[in-house]
Amino acid sequence: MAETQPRLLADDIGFLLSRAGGMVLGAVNKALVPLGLKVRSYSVLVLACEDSAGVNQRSVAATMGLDPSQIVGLIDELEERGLVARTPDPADRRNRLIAATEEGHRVRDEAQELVDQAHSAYFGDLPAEVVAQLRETLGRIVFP
Amino acid sequence: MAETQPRLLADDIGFLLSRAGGMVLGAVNKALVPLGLKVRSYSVLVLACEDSAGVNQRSVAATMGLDPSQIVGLIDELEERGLVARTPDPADRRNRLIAATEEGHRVRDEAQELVDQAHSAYFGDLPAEVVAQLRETLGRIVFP
DNA sequence: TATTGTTATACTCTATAACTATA
DNA sequence: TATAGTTATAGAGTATAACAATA
Repeated sequence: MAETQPRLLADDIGFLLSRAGGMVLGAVNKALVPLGLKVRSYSVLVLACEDSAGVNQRSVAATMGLDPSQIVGLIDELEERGLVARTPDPADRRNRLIAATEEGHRVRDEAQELVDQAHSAYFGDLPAEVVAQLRETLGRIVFP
Repeated sequence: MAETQPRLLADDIGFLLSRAGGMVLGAVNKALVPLGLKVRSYSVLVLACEDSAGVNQRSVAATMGLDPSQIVGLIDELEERGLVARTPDPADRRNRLIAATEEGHRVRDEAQELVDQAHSAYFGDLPAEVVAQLRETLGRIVFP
C-alpha cells in the first residue's frame, strides 16, 4: 500500500504524466510554428489523412477528447488553407466528411518530420524497447 | 525509421502522452472538488508538506513548470484557508518560505486518498511492474 | 545589476448552452 | 425525438511585461 502513504510529488504518477504531457505538447507546438500549425490542428489534419473517404467531425472530437464545438474552428482554418475539404456525406446529409487534400498530405508529411524531431528531444535518449513499452502502456490508458 | 513514415495519430507517442496526461488531470481535478482543491493547488500543498522549513515560490514554480507569477494566487488561496503559511526567510529576505500547517498536512492526506482513487481508474488494471516502469520512464522525461 | 515576489493585462483555451438542418 | 454541425459566451488557464523590495 505504498500509494496511500505520503509521497513526493515527483513520485506521483499522475503528476509525472500530466507534466510530461504538457512538456511534449508545448515542444511540439513550438516545432510546428514554421508550418502555421499547432498540435490541435496537426492532429485534425492527421486524422483527415487517415481515411480518404473522410472522417466526420464527431469522431474527430471523440478521438481528440474535445467537444465537437471546438473542432469547427480547427477545420475552418485548415479548410481556408486548402489542407482539408468538407464534403457532405451522401448517406446522411447531417454529416460532413473531412478529408485531406493533396496539399494537406504534403503538409502533414512535413509536419510529422518536425514533430518527430521534437519528440526525439524527449524520447531519443530512451532505449527503443522502453519507448515501445511506454507507447503500449499509454495506448491502454487512452483507448481501454 | 518507422517513425518517419505516415503513422496513425493513435500510435503517436506525443499524442498519447498529452492525451493520457489530460485525461488523468481532468479526473484528478474532479476527484479533488470535495476538498476545494485542484491539481494545481494540491501540488503546491504537497510540495509545502515535503519540507518543514518551507520551500520558496521560485522552486515551486520550477517543479510545476509554471511561471512564478502563477504561483502567487495558488498560495494566496491555500494561505487564506490556513493550509500553508508564508514566512520570511531570515537568510534572504527576498524569499518567502511556504510551509504547510498542521491542517495543511491533514488536508493533504485526505487529498492523496482521493487522488489515489482517481488514479486507480487509469492505472489500477495495469500490472504493478508496468506501472513502476511507466513511473520510471516518465521520471526520466520530466527530470532528465 | 540581478533576483524574489507581485500585479496587471492581453491572449488562448475550455465548458456550456442554444440554434439549424437533417434524420 | 434525436443527432451532426455550428455559434456565442462566460470562465479558466497562459504568457508577458513591469514594478517594489532586497541582495
